[in-house]
Amino acid sequence: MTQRPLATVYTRLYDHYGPQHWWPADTPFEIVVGAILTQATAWRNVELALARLKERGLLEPSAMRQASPADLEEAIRPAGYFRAKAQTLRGVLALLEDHYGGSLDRMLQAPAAVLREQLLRVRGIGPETADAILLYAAGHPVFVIDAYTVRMVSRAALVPPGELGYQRLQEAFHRQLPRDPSLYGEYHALIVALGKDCCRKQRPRCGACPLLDLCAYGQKTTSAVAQAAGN
DNA sequence: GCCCAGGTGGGTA
DNA sequence: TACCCACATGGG
Repeated sequence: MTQRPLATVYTRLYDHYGPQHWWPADTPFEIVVGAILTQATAWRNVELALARLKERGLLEPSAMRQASPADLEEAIRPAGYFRAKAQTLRGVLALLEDHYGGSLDRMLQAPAAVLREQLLRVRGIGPETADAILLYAAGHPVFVIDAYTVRMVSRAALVPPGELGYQRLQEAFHRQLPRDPSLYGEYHALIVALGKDCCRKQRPRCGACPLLDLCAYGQKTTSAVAQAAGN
């Protein structure tokens, strides 16, 4: 193992999967909304919800703010947890209104540490969602840790067991990689690609897979992993 | 029918 | 701190 195993793994993933072109969205607001809707939810279902928001003209801050709670819930229903997520979306709109005069641009230009604290105070936004918004919508060099990341890192023993909590693991990525938002964005997307691709049940092709040592085969895939990532 | 998906927050011991 | 559980929909 090299001195910067997380950097080595990035190269291997990039060589294998190529660029992922994340975050898939037309506007920064769509990134913010998508980051909330995708919590514990397949992206396919998020796309359904985003399409419904677009159809209804609700995929911009002012329109979403004016929508009734029931209409907002109905629009995002396919993404699951729709009542909780609608409340979270309204929480972000309130933050936008209260601190940035309703201007998303101004919010995204705020210092990363300030915005992160403000986002974490919104009910329904935890460290992963806050960091996804900071990275992909605001362009801050903040690494996003998700369940796939914890699974890969623990499976391949890329950091000591005591560093699997969200903050410690994030620090390890920050330490071992150049402080570059595009790199962080690509890396997180590649980890998700690996997580979706790799086997949970052993399949014939697994033996030949060059990424076998990173794959989550044999690991629990449920909230136990996510919990391990909790602070 | 069962398991899982790009989490979060609240409760209990 | 360490687990549990609710939250909800849609696809394999």
